Amino acid sequence: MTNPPSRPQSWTDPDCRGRHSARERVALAVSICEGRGVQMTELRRRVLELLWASGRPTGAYELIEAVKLRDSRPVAPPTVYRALHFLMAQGLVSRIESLNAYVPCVHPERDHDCLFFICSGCRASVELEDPRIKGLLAEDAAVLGFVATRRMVEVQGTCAQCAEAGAA
Amino acid sequence: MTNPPSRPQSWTDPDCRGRHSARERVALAVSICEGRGVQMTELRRRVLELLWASGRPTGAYELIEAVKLRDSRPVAPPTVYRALHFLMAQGLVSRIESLNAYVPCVHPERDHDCLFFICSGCRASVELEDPRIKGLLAEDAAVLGFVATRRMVEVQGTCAQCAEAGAA
DNA sequence: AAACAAAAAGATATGTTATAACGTTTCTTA
DNA sequence: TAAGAAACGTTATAACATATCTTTTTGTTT
Repeated sequence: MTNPPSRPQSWTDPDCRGRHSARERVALAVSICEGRGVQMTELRRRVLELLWASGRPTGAYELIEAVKLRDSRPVAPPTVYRALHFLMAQGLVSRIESLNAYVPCVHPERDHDCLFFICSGCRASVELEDPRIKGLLAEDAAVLGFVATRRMVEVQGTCAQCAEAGAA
Repeated sequence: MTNPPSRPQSWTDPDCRGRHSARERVALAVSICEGRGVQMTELRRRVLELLWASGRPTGAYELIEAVKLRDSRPVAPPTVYRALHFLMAQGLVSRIESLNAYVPCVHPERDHDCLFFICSGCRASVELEDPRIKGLLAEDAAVLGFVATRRMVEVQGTCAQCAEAGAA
């Protein structure tokens, strides 16, 4: 799980002035779990920490390697997948379908539908909320008589920095 | 590649009155390829036909089995994947990321961004266009200075028929 | 038609992502 | 402390996708 070149971590919500330190976000996740009476175990916290540390969408097998490195012990795929399922169920992590990769949620305390902008250059992603899109999807669903349970909106392209740098 | 229970094929664009017969759609695809000077080979046409015949999003390995059955000969994964890549490049097929599956495009003659509603009950999908969503995504991208190249919008849930039938 | 080049397809192996199935540990609580 | 639940470990395998190299087909040029 190599880190990206030194540039701001790009899943910072542009609406947010403050940076979200990994420590701060993990602490928030812990308190959310306490409030819900669910267990933020050592492994689950480790996976969440590693996702925050990674700085970009991270695959499950990268996380397996990262846990091995960090804790000097082997971890099998189901172990990490279970942790990811838990974190997703708690709204602390999202899966990016088009990358088969996982990102920590910037605002787990808000109930939100994520919208991801994914840069092909630096491989970072930006998480956004846009209630208008949720509204249009609800409208279209209503026309079809479709009851929506999960929305995935992922836009691939080139972020401002990479565009400026002339990268792909 | 078992067909779904007898119900209308659900990727019919609701804006369209007419049904899209597989024959008609494949013929359209052939003429599009002719017009572009690219080769709609036997294999590529077969894969497209099978996708239309399937009636729901279909995995690459299901297609491999289907080609074997139909043509009584073994087909290796790269063969089918190459055909799928070609068909996607020509806008004749779309990939549904959240299912790792492929669907034929209802309106390959129009340049469109697809929006998929995917039923967890019958596993069918409905393809829709909504330029307003494309517009909002463009707006959000502009705010980020992000240059979009591909948009994926996938909504999972329950279609009208399955909801009525009380299915999941 | 022969030679050539380019495109497509075949064949083998392997890489990548995810889960099934079953056993063990740990913690709670009655 | 026995029973039960939740988390985690372990092994195997399923499901999805591509790299690489070879052969065949097809279209073009001489």
